[in-house]
Amino acid sequence: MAGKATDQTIHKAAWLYYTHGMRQDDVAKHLGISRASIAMYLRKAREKGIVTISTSSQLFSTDVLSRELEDALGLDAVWIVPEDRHALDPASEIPVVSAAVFLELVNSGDRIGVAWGRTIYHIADVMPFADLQGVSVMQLCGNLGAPYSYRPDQCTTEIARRLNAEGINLYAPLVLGSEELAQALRSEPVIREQLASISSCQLGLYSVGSVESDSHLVTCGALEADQVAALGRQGAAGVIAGQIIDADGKLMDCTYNRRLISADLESIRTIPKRMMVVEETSKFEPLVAAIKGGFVSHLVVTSSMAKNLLSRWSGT
Amino acid sequence: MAGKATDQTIHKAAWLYYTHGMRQDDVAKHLGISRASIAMYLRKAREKGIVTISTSSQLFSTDVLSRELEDALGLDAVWIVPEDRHALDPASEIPVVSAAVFLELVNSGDRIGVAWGRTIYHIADVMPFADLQGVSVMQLCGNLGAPYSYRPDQCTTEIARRLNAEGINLYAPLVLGSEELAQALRSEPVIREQLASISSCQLGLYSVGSVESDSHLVTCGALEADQVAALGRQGAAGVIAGQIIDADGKLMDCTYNRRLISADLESIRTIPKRMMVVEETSKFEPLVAAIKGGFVSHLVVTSSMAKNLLSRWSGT
DNA sequence: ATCATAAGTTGACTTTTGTCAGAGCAAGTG
DNA sequence: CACTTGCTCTGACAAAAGTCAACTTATGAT
Repeated sequence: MAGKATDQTIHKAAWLYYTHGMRQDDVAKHLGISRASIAMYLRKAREKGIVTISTSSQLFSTDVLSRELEDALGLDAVWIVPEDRHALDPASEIPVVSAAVFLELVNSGDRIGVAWGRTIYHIADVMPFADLQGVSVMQLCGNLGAPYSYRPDQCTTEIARRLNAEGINLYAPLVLGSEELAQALRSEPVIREQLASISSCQLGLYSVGSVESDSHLVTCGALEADQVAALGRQGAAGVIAGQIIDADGKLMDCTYNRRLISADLESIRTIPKRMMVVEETSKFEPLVAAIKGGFVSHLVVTSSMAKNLLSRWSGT
Repeated sequence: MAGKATDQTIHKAAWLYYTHGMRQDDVAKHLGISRASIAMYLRKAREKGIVTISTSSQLFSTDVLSRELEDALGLDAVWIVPEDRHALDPASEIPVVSAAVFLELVNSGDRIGVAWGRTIYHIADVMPFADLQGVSVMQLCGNLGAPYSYRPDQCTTEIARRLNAEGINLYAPLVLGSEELAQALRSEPVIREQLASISSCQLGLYSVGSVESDSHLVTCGALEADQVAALGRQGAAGVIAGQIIDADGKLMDCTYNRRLISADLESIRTIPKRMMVVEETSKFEPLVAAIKGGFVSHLVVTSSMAKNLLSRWSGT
């Protein structure tokens, strides 16, 4: 008997094994196939999100520090990844925690906005598989060919694939040659509608970029190093969904920002759950700007970053 | 080293094992305890809902029959438990499917109303453990000492325990001796507020009772067999949260109904997700009444019941 | 202080599960 | 039609997980 393993059979195997607690052996007998096949079916079931195994991310939010940060910065929830030597490498732990937190924040039927960057890509890479009903994942900003292949559309697509959700890509470049062209493209119905629908998202996921010469904007070719430096002197503090913000989290008034196709910052602020993830300690100032700008309601950071944030806020 | 196994440690073990995919052996080394303890921690983690393993209940809703029923009866979703001889015993399968479906319908932060009955108790009994944030489970109707110990408060409490949610019990009897007393008790602030808050539930879970001499109302002592028979002659068709409804799903105008402490039927109809579970084929007419009365948006039934429903609706 | 009790821990043992190479089958291709 | 390709199936073995009885450590009562 070597018929094609129908999806139905996989479902049934998963049901008997996980929900009824049967042994693989019994499941095999029940379905009349070999146990080895059952083991394979079960792996597929996990990969397809037919069964979901999720661990509560409470572990990272029970800290006193988390509560203090929430109170001090007025955030809805904070998860802190410890950096003591007994803990795992925070560089790999931050995306894993973020993915778990993200999954807990999603409800079926939600519309989710996802931005782009190395951090987001890392998260997508470790996102558990799930079978969410009626969820759509949309791109918050235009596309950009990136050297390390962290393309905005890839982030969206990969997360959508893992969640078994609909991936909605924004088929436009992030940066255009002139303000006029950007303006024209933004008013294209397809693009306009998509950008407009961002404000109806229930959840947003993004990191914040830094305004240094090693910024993604530079390595991806969106800006030259000297341009970034100049913007920095004018008060640029961070990057949200491709857009440059100042120390107060306001959109900078500069040519570059006007050449972009990306989610309106006001729309992003409208999203009820705005989840921000920061891996690098060097992104402290950009993060402060993002928080001041109201882009953060749920935050995942390292413990050292958390301490820095707290002292900044109690200092001011 | 035999210190108390802190919750923190269990969390950490679960995190390393389930989220990071470590072996029990490695987790044991990482935490400096024996593997046997890890195995025990993991079981506790599952029981406490720190890890949640859930199987998609799609298997039971992919049927053509499900779609047909949804369309014909105007329901949001239908799950059908098959009765062929290759399948498991539907008597034990219905509660298991219902529990899985229920868990999929709950979102964190929800308020849930739960009624009472053998079916609901069976569901509570096989409900998986989960760690839902900010969920409260409340009783839809007053209490009643039941012979098989399916007490309303037990249903609520058990489901709340499994979900790690807050259980809100209604500290009042279901049936009182006189209309006046019932009236008086209903206007007590504590009771009144609780009954009022039912309309703000996002999800309700209940079965429907039959109006036969073997009805729960009789076995629990709420009514005498001849009273039930009399009500039946007057057009009683079913029981929802202790209240007797007629064939159109309207509240019967009878003394018994006025002696009750239970959720207002109008409040129940307000709940967006009204999940109805029916085990016994004999409850066909009560179910029809409940559907006509608008008490059902999500339905779990056996395939034979589904077929009966469909032919009734296409016949009318 | 001492004992009893309950809960946590451990190593050894058993059962269950993951995996792999080889075989078999179906569908698509030149 | 023969051939390739890409699956799934199987049986056997290795690895991992579950279980249990005995032991250890806290806790609380006498």
